[in-house]
Amino acid sequence: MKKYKGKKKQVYLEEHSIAHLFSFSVEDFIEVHEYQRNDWIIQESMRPDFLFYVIEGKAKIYITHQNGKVSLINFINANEYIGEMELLHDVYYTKGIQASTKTICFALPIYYYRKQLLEDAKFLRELTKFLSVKATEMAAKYTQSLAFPLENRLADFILQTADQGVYKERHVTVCDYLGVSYRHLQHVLRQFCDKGYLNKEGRNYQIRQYHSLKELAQVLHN
Amino acid sequence: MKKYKGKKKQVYLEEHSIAHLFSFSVEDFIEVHEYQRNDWIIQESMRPDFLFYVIEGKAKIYITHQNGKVSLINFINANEYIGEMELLHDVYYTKGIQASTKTICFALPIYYYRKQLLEDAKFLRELTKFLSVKATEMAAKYTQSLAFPLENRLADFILQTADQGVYKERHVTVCDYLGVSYRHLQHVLRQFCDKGYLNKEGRNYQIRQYHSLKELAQVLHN
DNA sequence: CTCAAAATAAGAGATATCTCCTATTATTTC
DNA sequence: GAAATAATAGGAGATATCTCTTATTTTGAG
Repeated sequence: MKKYKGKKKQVYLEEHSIAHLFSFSVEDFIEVHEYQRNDWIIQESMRPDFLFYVIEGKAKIYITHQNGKVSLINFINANEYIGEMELLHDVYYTKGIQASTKTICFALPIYYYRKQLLEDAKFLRELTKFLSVKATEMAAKYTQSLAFPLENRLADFILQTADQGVYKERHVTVCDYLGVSYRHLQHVLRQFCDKGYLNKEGRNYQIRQYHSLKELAQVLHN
Repeated sequence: MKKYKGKKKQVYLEEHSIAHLFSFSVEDFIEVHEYQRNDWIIQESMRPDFLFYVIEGKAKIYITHQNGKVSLINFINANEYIGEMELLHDVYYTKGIQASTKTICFALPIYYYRKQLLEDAKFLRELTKFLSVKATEMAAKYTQSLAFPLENRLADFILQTADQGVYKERHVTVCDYLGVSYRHLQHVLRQFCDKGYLNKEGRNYQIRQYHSLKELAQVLHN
């Protein structure tokens, strides 16, 4: 992890101003952090000292279960908060947050800002919306995972993450995210290829029958 | 559904005052609603006109999937909000909310109060906490459902809901909640009886080996 | 550039969970 | 209080998903 200082810091603060998120100034103690791919922004079970706001990059929220299984709870993208649970709650089991690309965050020291933040309607309004979306998304994922087999959920995931008709997520990540074994993921991907929905090209998969995947994915959504 | 008026309404408003949740008065347009067991407080996909705050009773949040499966997303208890998603978002797929016991709610007409509510730090702070807990709970349930078989999740549920050592939830409800088939739930309950963890008494189950269930449940939690 | 670690690939067999079916017993409703 | 509806009970067979294993390929650190 690197902390930006001086000129570089100023440039970031100006070009990605977050002043509109608060009704008071957070400039005094704000830091700008840069994390490399695979760096841990927050380690599991270690309470962070900052409320982070992601400016660039992408990160993953992980939890490790007692049976050794690891779940990728969700992805975090630019313009999202990290550490807001700890800001709000004194008692909270902190999840691990790992950068999956180079990630730049603003970091507000909780120690200095907590009190003010919790009294700021502007900040709270946006955080409320952010959390309500999270809660809704998690509820949707939860019920979908119980109501539909991998076939449907994977089709949805492929369509969501494919870039110009090519799906290229890493299997290990996808297993943790969709909560299935590596072996089973392979099995269903193979089926998609056999049925002609996808075409395997090395590590990537070219989408061949968009409509078939769409059909499988559609039943997840209301 | 009944609306309380006059004296009865006044008594409720006084005995269960929610003035501390807001920094302005919501008395002018507030209503007091009573729902019977099995009444729908909100119908799925029908946007409600009120933000509800539950005073007494218990309700269930349902969603119906396109394949006909029904998921019981969560329970709602006293001192929780209903309809907060619709307050926050103009576009939202409304879930069904059904009273599972006689339920009394305060109902704030969104039309009148929305603007003020979204500017009230006191209200927003508590709502933020409420939603953060929801999001965390849903994330936990989601990852647990993927990482552990029914055996563990059911043990946890039994311990959470048993009353004086007796488990007496309806199977149909539990299936929807834990996202498994009726048949499978029966199967695992039977196993618990065969192993001596539970003893079936008519429709109820007496807990016989608390520690065995505890052991199964414990692995879910960090 | 090299070696260790991680990711991919796939077979084989186990098991968790589902679907479909048929009875029996409670609960509601008119 | 009888008839309709919902809940419970369980058999039988299917399938979605997991675990374990072994081999090959790719990636990352020094």
